[in-house]
Amino acid sequence: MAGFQEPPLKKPKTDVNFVFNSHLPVQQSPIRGVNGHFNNKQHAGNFLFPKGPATFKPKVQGNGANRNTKSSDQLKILKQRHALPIFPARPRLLKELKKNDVVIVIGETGSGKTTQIPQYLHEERLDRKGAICVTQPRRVAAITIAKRVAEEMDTNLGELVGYSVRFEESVSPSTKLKYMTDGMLLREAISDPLLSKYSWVIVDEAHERTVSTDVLFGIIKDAQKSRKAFAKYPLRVIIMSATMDVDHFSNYFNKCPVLYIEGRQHPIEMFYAREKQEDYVLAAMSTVIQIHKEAPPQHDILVFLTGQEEIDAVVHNIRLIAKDNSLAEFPKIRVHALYAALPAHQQLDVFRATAAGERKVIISTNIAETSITIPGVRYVVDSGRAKVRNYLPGSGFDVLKVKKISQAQAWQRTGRAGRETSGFCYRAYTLEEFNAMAVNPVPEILRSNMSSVILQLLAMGIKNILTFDFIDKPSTEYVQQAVEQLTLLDAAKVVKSDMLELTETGKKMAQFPLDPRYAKILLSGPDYGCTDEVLTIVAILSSESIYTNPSGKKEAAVNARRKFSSMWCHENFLNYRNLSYTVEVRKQLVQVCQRCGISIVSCQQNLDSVRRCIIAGLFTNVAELQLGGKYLTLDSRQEAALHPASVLFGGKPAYVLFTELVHTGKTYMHINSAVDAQWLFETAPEYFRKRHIKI
DNA sequence: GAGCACTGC
Repeated sequence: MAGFQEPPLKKPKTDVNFVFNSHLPVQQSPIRGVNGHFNNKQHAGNFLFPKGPATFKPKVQGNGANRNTKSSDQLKILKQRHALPIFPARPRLLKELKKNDVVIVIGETGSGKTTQIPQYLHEERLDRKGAICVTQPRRVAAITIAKRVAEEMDTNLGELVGYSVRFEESVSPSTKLKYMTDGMLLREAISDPLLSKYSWVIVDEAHERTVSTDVLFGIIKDAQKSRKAFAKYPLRVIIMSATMDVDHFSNYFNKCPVLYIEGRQHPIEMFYAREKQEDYVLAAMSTVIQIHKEAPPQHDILVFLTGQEEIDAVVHNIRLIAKDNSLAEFPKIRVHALYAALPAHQQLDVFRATAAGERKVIISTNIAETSITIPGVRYVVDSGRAKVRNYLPGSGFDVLKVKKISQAQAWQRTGRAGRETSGFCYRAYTLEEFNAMAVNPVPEILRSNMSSVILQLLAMGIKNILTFDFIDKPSTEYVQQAVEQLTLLDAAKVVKSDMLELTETGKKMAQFPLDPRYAKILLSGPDYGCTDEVLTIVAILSSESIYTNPSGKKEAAVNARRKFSSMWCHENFLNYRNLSYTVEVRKQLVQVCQRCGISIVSCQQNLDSVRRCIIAGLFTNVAELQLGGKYLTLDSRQEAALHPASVLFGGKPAYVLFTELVHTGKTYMHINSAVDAQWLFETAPEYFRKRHIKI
């Protein structure tokens, strides 16, 4: 089997091309953008090689908070900064950034664009009139990058460099570089649509196309225009992304320039299965064992699989295999499972350093792809079933399917080889399969319920949703459905053709970080005297599951939950992390209630009030029992069954309310409550008048 | 009698 030579001790030298306005064919194998589309177009471009780095010294240092103790560390950091692929491009980059209102920067993970560009802007004092905001799709990323940049600038976190994510903020009036989640910036835009605090907004990981980034694009364009119109200082914008088809982005931003930063610090050697694999789990396991037999100890292996159950099974099996005599001569194996639902202490286990003569094998969901980075991993095995993106620094891999190990010549090697390689990726599917994989997946915003987005846009003063400048326009049908829902909830009203306006209720609803239907439930709390109770319910509904489902203990968990007694909470399979998060959500909702003047009252165990209050937000989610014993939803008249996990399962209430429909084997109603027909009428008379419910 | 994972305010 090819390519199991020991990775080099020598640090790879980075080759850097900085290219202006050209599409660069960066690699010999097709490049796949994170969203799975190719960008291997060949264009003749202007290759602009920078003249040479090394002379630049930052004009502006940090506040020297730790100067006495850290000076040698600071030197080391400066060296590292200068070694980044982006560094030689600094002068040209700044020139273009000064010249253009919008610039797209394409760079691989590890190029340094996220940590360096904001610092370059600050060093040049281009943030004199307002702070630099850098958005990230994920909380952890915003926090960890801010910490790193604060360290590089030798300043305390929360001073010159800060971050802002939900429930956690570290900023001060002196903060100039602010890392935040894209959702957080959208929240800010409700009270300040011009984003007037900022002179620069940098949208990072734009290729991920989250709903928030897509909406931000439109907001940013609007803000740029308005700031021009009001003769305020301009808003400068940088869109940063991994390799992708940039034409769509560039066209959207008025044919703005595209800058490419090439050069990976840690090249990855790729292997593809030579033959199609029937059983990807088996293929992944056998690959692990094969690597294990050939790689030096302490070179750890990370395996991507799909789900918890599968992962637990593979962990179990590898532990069994590891005890086999035939492996006695090889390093000792330590196997870890890693997925989001795992208790925190078990997740932390993964970070324990590998001891001499030992090897760590981590079997993970794609959580290890973006949210958790494990040091020491030299080998990645990609089963092709988990959605894998940039795990090893500088790699650009994707969805795949792995290969049976037994044949030594079973791998096809692509990409750069040899000396510079700092990691290996084994893909359990063939190059042909890789090439055939989904191109251009549909952006999330085109698949989502639009009611939250529209409520937010209306709160920012955007009245015509149909003409809002989305980079990809959601279908008129989806927009209309959402508008209808907001109208039914009394959040918005049509003022004239296609023009909408928020009602007083809607203005309050927009303040809540919730689905509009849940916000409406809270607003109705005082009417039913049960704000206190619905706050708890809505907090739970809008958080991740507070339950745990350990494999092998399924039945015990189900039985424990059925008891529903005062003892129930104690050691009964509750997910501590999510439960704590839910408590935080509830606190935040209480604060928003107080700000909106919603009185927090309790109904003292009067559960009928609670159920009636829930109807106020979820009246479109009701199903009616039919003569044959099946349920039909009243909104879209589709057949739906009570989910077996529901406490109502087995019973036959005439009307049931649900939080969502889940289409699996059948259509199931999730999280139910029995409701009275009379209540439905009283709560939403216009809606139910048309629906002929029997009282 | 079920059954994917992850992310955000």
